[in-house]
Amino acid sequence: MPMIQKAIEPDVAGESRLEDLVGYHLRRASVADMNDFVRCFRAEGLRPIPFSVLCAIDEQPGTTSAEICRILGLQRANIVSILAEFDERGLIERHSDPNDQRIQRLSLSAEAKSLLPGWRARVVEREEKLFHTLTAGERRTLCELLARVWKGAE
Amino acid sequence: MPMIQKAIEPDVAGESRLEDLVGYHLRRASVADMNDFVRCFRAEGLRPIPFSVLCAIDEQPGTTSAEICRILGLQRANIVSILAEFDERGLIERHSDPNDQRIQRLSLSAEAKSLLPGWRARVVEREEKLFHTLTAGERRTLCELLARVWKGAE
DNA sequence: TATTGTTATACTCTATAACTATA
DNA sequence: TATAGTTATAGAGTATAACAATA
Repeated sequence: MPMIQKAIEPDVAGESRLEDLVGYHLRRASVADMNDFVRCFRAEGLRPIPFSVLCAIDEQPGTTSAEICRILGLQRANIVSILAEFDERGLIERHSDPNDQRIQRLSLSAEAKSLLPGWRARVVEREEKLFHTLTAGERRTLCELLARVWKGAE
Repeated sequence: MPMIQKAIEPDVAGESRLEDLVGYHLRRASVADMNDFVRCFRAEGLRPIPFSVLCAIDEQPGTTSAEICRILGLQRANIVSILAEFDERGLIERHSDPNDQRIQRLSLSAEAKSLLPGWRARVVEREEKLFHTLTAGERRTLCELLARVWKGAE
């Protein structure tokens, strides 16, 4: 009985190429996205992480800094300067909570409320350009797979 | 003729949530992967980017620093300290090219050649754990979509 | 002129430890 | 004890500009 040999050996033991590692492609795609974001919002001085903080405050008005950190996966220490800058620029308001003197309730200022929808629309438009090699369905698939990755890693 | 109303309005104009942005999930997943890598290889002092440099040298023996930067999407300036550290640790060798005095041909040392397969296997094993919420097919799909994203963004 | 390797520099993101004030 | 906001600090990754040597 003759041995049947596989025509193609896609992954020899101990021979994984960089191209086969998910982490490699994650980094490349994430860097591409970050750079694109910065390029697009250079004039506004808006960066990816601060933008996500702004969105989180908008989506959870009256939330706290610690809660946003839990939602976005940031360290409490690292959101301080972001919020301080937004405060200086008049984009957020902080109100102390009468029932708990430790916390500050965060909300967008009127100016931020008027600016954010336009910024969001530009972010969506930007993503459509950056991900032009993917169909709308593939973009949703990508989102869903990525979400399962990081939510499963928490 | 009565108006037919949609039961669900998934994305009102100007109302994109953070959860719908690909970039957000890209960052979360990439950070999760990077942190996991660091945790896994803390003892070896091996970080994700240097690891990818090591792999690139292994996969393209005799290549140059500039060429690796083009392959991995790094700045020429940022690979200098990585190669210097590998040199100090005896993991790479640099040979000047007789035909072009500007360039250095890079290759792995014997020690690196003996260590790398084990490291690679652990990286693969690590990814299998990190991406346990994804089937093997979904992991391949993810890789393929991510590759199209960053290759289309260059 | 263009490329290689390099130095210098700066910025963003992330992580950890520790403090204070409140609960 | 535990939590919220904060300060200080460090490290990794990335980006830009410029230089000398070589092509």
